[in-house]
Amino acid sequence: MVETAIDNSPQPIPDKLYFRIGEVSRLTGVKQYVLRYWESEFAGLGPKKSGTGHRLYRRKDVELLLEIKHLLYEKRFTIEGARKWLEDRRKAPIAAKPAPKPENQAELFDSPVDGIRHELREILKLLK
DNA sequence: CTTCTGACA
DNA sequence: TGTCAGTA
Repeated sequence: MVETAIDNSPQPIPDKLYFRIGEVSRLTGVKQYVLRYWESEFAGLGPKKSGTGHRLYRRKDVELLLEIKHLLYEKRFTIEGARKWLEDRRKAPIAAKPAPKPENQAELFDSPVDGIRHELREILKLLK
């Protein structure tokens, strides 16, 4: 069984200046349409566009993508939760102890996966 | 051939 | 989140 899908193994980021979405997808193991979707959810993800509108990702973009992927898939954060986490981390770069802000706690550990929400919406529509 | 947007599931 | 069309 030759799995041709997409391997999620940590790939070394090539020493190039720009990457196309297809390459970024293979490098990060994240589907192309998901990469485009995340752009609409995370400020800070704004790949330059070539003259013909093609996305041009830089190393930083790929690294941020890997981080978001980890927060969403490994830690099972919500888009909102991941956003907060990244925001708070921006303010406190390598702070010793990111004093837990009680206000964010709820969102940080807000768990429902967005994909599940979508499925629930579909099911509810079928039940109407 | 690859990526892009928009529409729809 | 996943797929498709028509395109640049």
